[in-house]
Amino acid sequence: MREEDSNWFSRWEEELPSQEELMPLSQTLITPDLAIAFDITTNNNNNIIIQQQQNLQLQPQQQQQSLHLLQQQIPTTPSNPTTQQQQPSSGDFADSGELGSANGADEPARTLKRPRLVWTPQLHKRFVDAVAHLGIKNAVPKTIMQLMSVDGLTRENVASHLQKYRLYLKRMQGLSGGGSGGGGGVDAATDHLFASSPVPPHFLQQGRTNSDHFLPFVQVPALQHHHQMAAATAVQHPQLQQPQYHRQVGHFGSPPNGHFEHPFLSRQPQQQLHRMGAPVHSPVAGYVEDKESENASGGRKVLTLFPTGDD
DNA sequence: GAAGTAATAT
DNA sequence: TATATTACTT
Repeated sequence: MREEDSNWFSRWEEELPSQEELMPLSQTLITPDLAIAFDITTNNNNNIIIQQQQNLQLQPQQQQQSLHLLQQQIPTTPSNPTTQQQQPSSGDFADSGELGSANGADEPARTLKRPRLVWTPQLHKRFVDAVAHLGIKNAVPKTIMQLMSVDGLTRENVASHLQKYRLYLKRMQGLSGGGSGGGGGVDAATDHLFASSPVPPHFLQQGRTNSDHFLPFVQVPALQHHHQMAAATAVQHPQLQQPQYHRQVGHFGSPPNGHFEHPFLSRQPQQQLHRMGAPVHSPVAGYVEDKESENASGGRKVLTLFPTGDD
């Protein structure tokens, strides 16, 4: 089966779009105004970098410690253990811009809650890629997170997603082996995301007791690009909702026959786990905090690490 | 402390 | 609903 795996791997990789084919979606999702308001910097490469004021100052050598930086995106507590509560401030959208800036209470950033992450198909694909590279055996939240190299992604994010993904795989296995009547049970609404990325064959092996063979995750073939994903944040205010913002995972829902392919898959550099190259743009992902306790109705923050822009 | 799982919360 | 968080176990 190793051959199959290998083939599978090389095949899907070939299908990945070239860098030129990737659309600069981020730029269409973040308006200049918003970018300014959030200190978001967008570069030519479709990367969105949130430059929050962090105490972590990037040092020249950071290029070699990206891995470390990734691990300590949320360093140890500041000197204000009591600042758990954010200052009510004006509660205006504008003051989101001063996240961690100005303000005597500076960066409660670490203690703040991150907006919930939206697992876009692209991001999920990256997740799957990472797991595929690591192999069942090594695919644990922490390593997956590192391999994904997504700015702002936390271990918890990955753990939560991984938990659900495993359940999904379990269901897939059950359905493929059992052969029980209805075969259409899998496409539950909750599986749409997972269905958007192919599941590596070896993920579904049932009797995988000792077959925890894993693909050498090191030599990620031709992937030598050097940008890392960055987190973009979108604050969804009841009134500021811009159409583009809140349709993250919105409508893949018109799949003609069930599955959709995304023309632009994230083909980021899976940098070697050993010493991730150092894409790290911002050690601390951008995330907006939620100052006004979210209204049950809508003021929700969403952290999207990947634009879906499927249209 | 990290990870896995289930349950629960938002 | 999707994701986060918590509690508990390993």
